[in-house]
Amino acid sequence: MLKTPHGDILTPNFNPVGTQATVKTLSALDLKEIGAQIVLSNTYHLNLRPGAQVIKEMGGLAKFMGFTHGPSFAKSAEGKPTMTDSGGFQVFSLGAALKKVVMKDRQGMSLSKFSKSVFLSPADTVHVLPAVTKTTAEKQLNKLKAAKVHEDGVWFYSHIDGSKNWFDAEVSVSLQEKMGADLIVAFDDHESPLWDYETTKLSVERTNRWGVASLAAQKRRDQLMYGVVHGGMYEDLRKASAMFTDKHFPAVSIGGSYTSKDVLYNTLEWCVPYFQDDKPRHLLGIGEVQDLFEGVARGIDFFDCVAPTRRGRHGTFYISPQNGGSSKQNFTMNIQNVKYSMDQEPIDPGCECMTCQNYTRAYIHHLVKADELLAQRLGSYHNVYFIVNLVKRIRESILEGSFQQMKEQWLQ
RNA sequence: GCUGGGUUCGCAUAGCGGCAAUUGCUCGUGGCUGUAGACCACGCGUCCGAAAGGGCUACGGGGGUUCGAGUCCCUCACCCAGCA
Repeated sequence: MLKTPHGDILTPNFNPVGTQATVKTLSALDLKEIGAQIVLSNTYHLNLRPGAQVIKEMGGLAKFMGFTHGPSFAKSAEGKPTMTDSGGFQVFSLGAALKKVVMKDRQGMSLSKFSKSVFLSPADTVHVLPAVTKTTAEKQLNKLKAAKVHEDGVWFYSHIDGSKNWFDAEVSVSLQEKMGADLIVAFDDHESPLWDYETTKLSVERTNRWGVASLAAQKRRDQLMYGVVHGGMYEDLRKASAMFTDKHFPAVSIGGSYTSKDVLYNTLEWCVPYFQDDKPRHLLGIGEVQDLFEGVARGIDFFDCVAPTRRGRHGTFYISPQNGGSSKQNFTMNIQNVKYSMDQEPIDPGCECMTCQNYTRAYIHHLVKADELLAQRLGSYHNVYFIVNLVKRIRESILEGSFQQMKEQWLQ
């Protein structure tokens, strides 16, 4: 359990991602109904729009988005727990990963996930592989300018209006203090999984410097700051980073982008032993079903991931093992498939979410094909419910001493 | 009836005599891990093949010119517009 100024959070927990102070398609009421204990939002995005000052004036992130105990306008309304990411990830997604290109295998299908992106090197060189084709997305991205990393911060070009913005530890922390989430994240530099050892090492050192600067910039005492472990796929860098992060921060998180599940799980095994028992550990950006089990098994307390909401909007929905879900397809089904056009079952028979209690696969299949907005909402609702409540059940299984059994049931 | 325009992958479109032929939609399938992305990719005449590739058929019907025709000529059918 983690205590925050706005309430206690039972762990392990999945934090839904609400980048722009909204979990896309879901209302704060939905989130409470689903049982979300906390929402993760993003400093970079919120500062571009509507601006940290607006959020401060509106009573802080939780109240701004109506994520409160009881009705938002009640006099006694208190915000529920929130977290903001530092904007460090955007150093990566709008920088090194900006021009990521999808590679094709011989059949023209995408390669398995984790192995299909190329990234800009620090020298701004695109690693173009022979099989790469120029996509419309890439053409559009070429118009955007990549973020430029300097030793003490980053120049971003806004993806909204192209304006140039400076971000560093002080800027990030002061914005996060203004927005007032309970949990905040130190400003970090994100390595590309394709960088070599030396380049990655320089990046980790940057993260360390920015981390110390983030702590130094912190004025409020009521926000818990996570340091971020980096080091890519290199064991000694990860271990040194884990040690450093644990030494300086009251809470620890693991950042990165992983070329395979094995790399991810190895990373956890390298890092977690260096974390003190009483510190919350957050695995940034991760949250597919298998990863939740493997993460908890390796000592992770918090997860966040855009997969439930993005998948929900794109028509892939989580299903339980008894309905055919397996790690092979990340426990998902694609509602767009023709075979569901006359299917009278709910998405995941046995699921108690609003979507599964009220709508058939056939209906949602139709909504998706017809490009109706309700499809995105019903899908997001189900997916977030599925993941949040899966982790809740994991929590309960730990208390009952049956976690290992549950994990085996799901993963085999 | 005359004159002009038109007929190309389910629909809509592109196509100086030289590659089963463009693009959009639909359709089919796959992907998505701290949200740039209500997005992206691939496929879509037919047959064989895992693939590379190969065979067949095809730009309203028929005929002609040409080494070669969706493209030029003649003719028929149908559609649209204007004039009678």
